[in-house]
Amino acid sequence: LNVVLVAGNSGCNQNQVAVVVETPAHSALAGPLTYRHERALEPGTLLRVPLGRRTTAGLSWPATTGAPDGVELRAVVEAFDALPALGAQWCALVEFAARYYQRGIGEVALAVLPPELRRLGAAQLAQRVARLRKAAAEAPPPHADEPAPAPTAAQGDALARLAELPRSAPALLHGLTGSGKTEVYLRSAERALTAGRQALVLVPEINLTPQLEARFAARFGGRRIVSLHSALTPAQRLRAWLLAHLGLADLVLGTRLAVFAPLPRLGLIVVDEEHDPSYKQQEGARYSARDLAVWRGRQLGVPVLLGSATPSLESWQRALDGRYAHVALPARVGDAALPTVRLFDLNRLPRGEAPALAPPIIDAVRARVERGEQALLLLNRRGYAPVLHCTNCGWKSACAHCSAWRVFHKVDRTLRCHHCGAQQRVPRHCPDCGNADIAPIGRGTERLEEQLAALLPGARIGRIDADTTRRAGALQARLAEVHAGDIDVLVGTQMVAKGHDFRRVTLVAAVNPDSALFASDFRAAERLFALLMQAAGRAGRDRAFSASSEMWLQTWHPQHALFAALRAHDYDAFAAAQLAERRAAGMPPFAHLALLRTDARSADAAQAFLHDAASAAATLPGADAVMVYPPVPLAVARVAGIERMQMLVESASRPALQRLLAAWQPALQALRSRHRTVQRWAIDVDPHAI
DNA sequence: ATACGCGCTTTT
DNA sequence: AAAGCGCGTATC
Repeated sequence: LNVVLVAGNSGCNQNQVAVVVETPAHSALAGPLTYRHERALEPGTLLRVPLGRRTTAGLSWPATTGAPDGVELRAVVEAFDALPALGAQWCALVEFAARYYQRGIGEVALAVLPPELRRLGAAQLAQRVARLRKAAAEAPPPHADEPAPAPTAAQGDALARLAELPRSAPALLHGLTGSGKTEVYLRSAERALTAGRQALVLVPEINLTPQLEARFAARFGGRRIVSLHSALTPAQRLRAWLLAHLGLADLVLGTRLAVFAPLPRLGLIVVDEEHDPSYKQQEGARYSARDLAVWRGRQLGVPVLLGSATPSLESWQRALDGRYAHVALPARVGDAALPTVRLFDLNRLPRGEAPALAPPIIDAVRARVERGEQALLLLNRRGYAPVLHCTNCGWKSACAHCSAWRVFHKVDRTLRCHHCGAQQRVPRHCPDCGNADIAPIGRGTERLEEQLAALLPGARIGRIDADTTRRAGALQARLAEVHAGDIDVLVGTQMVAKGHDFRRVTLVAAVNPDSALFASDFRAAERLFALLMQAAGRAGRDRAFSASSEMWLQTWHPQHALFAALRAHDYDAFAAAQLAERRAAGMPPFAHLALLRTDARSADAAQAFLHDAASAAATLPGADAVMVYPPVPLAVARVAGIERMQMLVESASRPALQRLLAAWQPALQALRSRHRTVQRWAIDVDPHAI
C-alpha cells in the first residue's frame, strides 16, 4: 500500500502519498513524487497536485520509494473521490508498459486516460458517474442473447481446445478469412459474460471492421457494448471509458488504446488480426497493444485469444515453441473454395510501355462485369502518378522540404508531398528549363481508375483511398455503394483489403505487389504476404460465387517463393522459410531490437548525437550482450526540413536489452547539453520497421 | 514540460 | 534603466 503514517506531525494525521504526474519521458521526474494528504488513498486515485508554481493532474500510485530527505512535502489539492480508483493491477500494467517502452510512468498513465477526464471538475465528474450508474440501474436486465448458430465441427473442436487450456496460456487462433474465427470469439465472449465477467475485444482499426462490431452487437443485443477508439468525440470517449471502468459495460470493442481500459471484471481478451501493424503505437510511448494484452492476460490469469489468418512471426514462433496454444480453423465455413491464385509474368509483355493491367487480367475483370460480379483492384499508391518529370532537362517534382517526390493529383491539378503535406499547383512548364512537355511517371489509384474507365466502357468504377474517404462518413458511403452492387470494379489502397465482407467480389488483383517485395525492411515480405492473403480473403465469400473466384498478381518476379506459398495458400511454408531467414540473420523473433531515433536540423548533428550515444552505451555494464549498429538515415531522411536518423540496438536476450536501455537513459540525458541542435530523441522498443 | 532566475543583450 | 532573450535548473 502507498500509505505511511508520518509520526509526530503535531497530532494531525498526515499520510504520505506517492503520485505520478505527466512529466516527459526522460526527465528526473519520471518516477512517483511524494505528497501529503489527510487520509490514505487507493492506488490510481485521480488527483490535482501542486508542482512548482502550477497545479497539475496526477494519480496516486503504489509507493516505490519515499520522498528524498529535506524536502518539504506539499499537500494534495484535490482528490476526485467520485471516480473509483483505478487499482493496483491497472497501475502495474501502466508501470510495466512505461518501464518496458522506456517512458515516464506518469506520462503513460495520464496519456491513456480519456483527455476529457482531466478537463472536468470534481462536481461534473461526480455527476457523470452518478448519471451512468442511475441509467444502468434503470435499464432492463440483460436478456437471453440472440441464439448462436450451431458451431461447425472445426469451431466445436477449437472451442473445446480453448476450454481445456490453463487460464494463463495465450491461444493463437489460426484460421483463414471466412473460417469462422468471429464465431469462436463470440462463443468465448459468451462464456466470459455468462460467468459475470467483462470481455475486451481489440481490433486494428475500428472503421475498417464494421462487420465485427455488428456481429457482436447482434449476438449480445441485451448487453451493454461500448466502442473505445480515438475517433470518438471527447465526451463519447469519456462515457465509454467510464462504463468500462464502472463495470457497467460487459463488452469493450476497441483499438490499441483500449488495452489500457480499466475493467474491474475482465474475463477475456481477444486480439483480432493480431499481426496487424496498427497495434503498434507509433509516437509517444511506442507500445504494442497485442503484447500488452498478453501481459495483462497473464497478470490477471485471464485467457487471451490472438486471431489471424497470417500470424505475426513472433506469435507463430511462440506457438511452435509451445508457449502459445495453437488452435487452428483449417477450412472456410461450408468449405467455400479459396480463390485460385494466378500470376502474370510481366516479362512476357513486349518491350515498351506496359499497360495498366496485363491482358488476361483485363479479360478477367471484364468477365466479372459482364456476369454482374465485382472485381477489386489493389494498388498501394494514391494520387495519379508518384512523380512528374521533364522529358527535356530531367527535372522531377521534388519536395522542397523532404527527401521525397511530390505526388501528382490530377483531380485538383496539384503536386502534393505525402510526408509534410505541402502542396502546389501543377506547373504548366518545367520550372527549370521552361519546356512544356512534363509527364507523369508511374501509376497511382487515380490513374488506374482512369485507365480502367477507358478499357471497360460502361463499367461502374469506384475508388477508395485516403483521398476519396477524407470527409466523415465518406468511407461508409463508398462501402455501401459496393455492397448495394452500384459499383462493378473497385480500385483501392490497402484499406480495402481489410475485413470487409464484399459478397459479390470474385476477383482480386494486386497491380503492383513488387514494390513491397524488395523493400529494405526485414518485415516487408511478412507484411506483403499478410496483405495478399487478406486481400485474397475478399474474394468468393459468398458460396454462390466462390467456385469462380480468382486472385491475380502481375509481377516481374513470378519465381519468388512468396508467390509460390501464396498460390498454395500455405502460410506454414511461408512462415517456415521466413523463420529460417530470420534465424540466420539474427532478426526477430530470434533477436530483440530497439531503435534510438533522433531528429535534428542537420544530418551531421543527428549523426554526432547518435555516435556519442553509441560510445556511452559501450561503457555501460552488460554492453557486451548488446550490439549497437552504426547510425543510418531513415528511408525518407528529411521530412519538413528535419533530418531523421536512427541507430539499431540488438541483443539475443530481451532482459539484456532491457537492462542496457534502462542504464542508457541517464547517459542520453547527459548528452543533451553537448548536442543542443538535436531536437528530439526517442527509443522505440520492438520497432515494427527498421 | 514549465516556470523561473541569471547574466547578457538591445531598446527607450 | 527597462525590457528582451538564450540557457541552466528545479519541480515531491
